[in-house]
Amino acid sequence: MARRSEKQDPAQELDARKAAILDAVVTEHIDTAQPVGSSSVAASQAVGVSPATVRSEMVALEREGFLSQPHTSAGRIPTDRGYRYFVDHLRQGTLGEAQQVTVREFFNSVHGEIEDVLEQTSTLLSSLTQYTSVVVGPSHTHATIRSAQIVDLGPTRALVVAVLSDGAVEKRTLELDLEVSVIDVADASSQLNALLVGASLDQRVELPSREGAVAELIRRSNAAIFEQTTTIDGDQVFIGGSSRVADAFETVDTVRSVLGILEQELVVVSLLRDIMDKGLTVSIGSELGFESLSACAVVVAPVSIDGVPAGAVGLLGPTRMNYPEALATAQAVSEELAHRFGGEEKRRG
Amino acid sequence: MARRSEKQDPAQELDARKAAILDAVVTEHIDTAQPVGSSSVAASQAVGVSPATVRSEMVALEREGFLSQPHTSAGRIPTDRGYRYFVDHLRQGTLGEAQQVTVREFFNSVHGEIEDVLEQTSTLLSSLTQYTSVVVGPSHTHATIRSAQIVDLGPTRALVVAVLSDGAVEKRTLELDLEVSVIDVADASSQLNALLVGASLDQRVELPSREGAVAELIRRSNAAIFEQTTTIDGDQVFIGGSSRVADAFETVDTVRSVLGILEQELVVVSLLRDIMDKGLTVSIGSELGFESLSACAVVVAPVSIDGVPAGAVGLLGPTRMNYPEALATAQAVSEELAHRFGGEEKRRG
DNA sequence: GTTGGCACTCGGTAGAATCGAGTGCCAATA
DNA sequence: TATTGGCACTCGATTCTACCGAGTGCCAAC
Repeated sequence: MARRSEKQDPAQELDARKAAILDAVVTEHIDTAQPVGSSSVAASQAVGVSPATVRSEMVALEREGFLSQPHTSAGRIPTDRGYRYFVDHLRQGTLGEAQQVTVREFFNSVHGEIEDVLEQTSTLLSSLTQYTSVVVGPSHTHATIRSAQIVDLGPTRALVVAVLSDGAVEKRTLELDLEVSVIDVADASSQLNALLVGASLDQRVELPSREGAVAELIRRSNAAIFEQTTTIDGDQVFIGGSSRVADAFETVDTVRSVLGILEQELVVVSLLRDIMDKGLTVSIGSELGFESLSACAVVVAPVSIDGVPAGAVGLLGPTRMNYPEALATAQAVSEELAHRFGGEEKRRG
Repeated sequence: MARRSEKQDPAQELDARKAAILDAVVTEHIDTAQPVGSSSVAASQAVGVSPATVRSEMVALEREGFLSQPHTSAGRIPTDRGYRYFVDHLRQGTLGEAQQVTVREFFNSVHGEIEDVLEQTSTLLSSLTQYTSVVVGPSHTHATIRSAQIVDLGPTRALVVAVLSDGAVEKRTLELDLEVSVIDVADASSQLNALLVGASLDQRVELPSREGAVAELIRRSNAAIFEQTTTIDGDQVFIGGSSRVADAFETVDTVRSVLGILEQELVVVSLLRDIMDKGLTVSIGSELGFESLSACAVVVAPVSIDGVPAGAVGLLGPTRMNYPEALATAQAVSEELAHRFGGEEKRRG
């Protein structure tokens, strides 16, 4: 019946008319949240055929998996695949004038610790888009150690503190098996500092192999610092506007399960880290790989420093989210963030 | 018509039968979430009168503001005032055996940084009770400074880092007006450390009044540390199980507004700080002072160190929350936390 | 290939009937 | 005089029906 196989070819291109119809359905559904009927599609400028024709095309689009019908006598809604096609064929939009100004003003006026900047950025993202936002701070892989010290906290307890070139401070408590004197701690601290200052976190520092309590303390401190700075759960994650999850979905059940995922910061981070290497990306419904997120879409823009993705900003909304706006916002904000951090890197040499 | 004024006396005591009826209504409503009728109250052991009698008492209780009727032909539900009476006359319950074990095991096995402990505690609280939990970390007011240093981050930038006796590390970036040499920074750092080590955060340290870049750097660093450690937004707040908000309320609207409050950590902290000075406390609906929280109740147990409330644990649920369980859990956990921190204080001297 | 026409489907809404939990009132009662 | 059983009444919830209309699939005509 068909001239060529149209079934589920993953890289399938649609002819112009089908594409226009799909586009119209997606656009209107995003706007109204209602199933879209053939007549309103036919009314759209870009299509220019009668409802009957639209209907027959819709049947095809449904067969090919781009659209679905909630029930027999209803209009169509896009499937994940439909959204996917829509997103893949979106031409790059730009952020609205007002939003651009807001973003620029924000980054001109925001100041303080990295953490504060990132946290406020997540709030900005969320208030710009009305979606929940996720900001993952830059990892420390390219940072160097500016200072390392061991602070005595009691007879069998010490705190290792490292200051990194990106302004981050990492700490780790050490529980010691046997008592170490205050003098030994001070000794170990200055030796550790001498060994580590200037060291990059990319590679471990070779320690001179020596015996004794002080050397042991140095060894453990060194290990603690590297462990602390390189484990994924040391990452900074900021979630903004989680209350907007309640706006995005109809049922309390969906809200609960989405919030449940957001609670697990580790999951969120690894999700974003997985996606962000691909550049500015959209993940839709089942593509996310979480049952609980099947009603969601996520827009992720990596924050690249010196061309390497180091952090990311993300927007989480319903699959019928406003992709053009979300993409433009995420990209604009990620660029500003990259600019700020890149700039700092340079300034700090 | 009444023998004595029964209207809205704030400290009003109810006679035994009214109290028993109110108690039965609250208990059953908490259990079923449904309006409670006279017959099921009459069936309760503690009452022992006919439904007709219960009804006439209920009319009185409603007139006095303890109960209300959703509509004419429905049972009664407690008002905030009804819950208040219930809570005020609750005799101290104890935690279930299983929960006690869970709590004890948790505190025996948990380790690591304070922040991690507090965060995991909030998860524990939430999974024990099925309510959203809030944990506010101990303030630093009684801590002393163990180490203070200034780390050079670039020509016009320095980072002040202070390690406190409670294991916390506070930092603050300084933007400098003019360039300061690496040597000056090192000089300032060691002077600052000498001045501040051992200092308590209760009171500011007197600085010798001197002139020059180094002295200025020391002054600013000192100010930064005290500001950082004493402002309320430096407090650590951990919220656990925010997804459970979605279970606690019927409507998405309520869920959204409650989440909206939880997002504002500053609001949450000041709310808890206000309440916690009163000891183990319940705040119900309008008592919380937030329109958005009028459907909520909060149980707060202060975490006292040396008799002074330093932090707090809280449980947030619907007004029909299980108060006995929530109170017992919050208290048990707060005691364990106090024990741990008190213990650490001692160990650290 | 496109289109207008048309019968058909089916969710949503509105109205009527019914059910029943629970009330308020009152006269009988201990 | 406080308590109680009896009873009429209220009103939300549920069920059923009818019906509307948006939208479809199909088909013959263009």
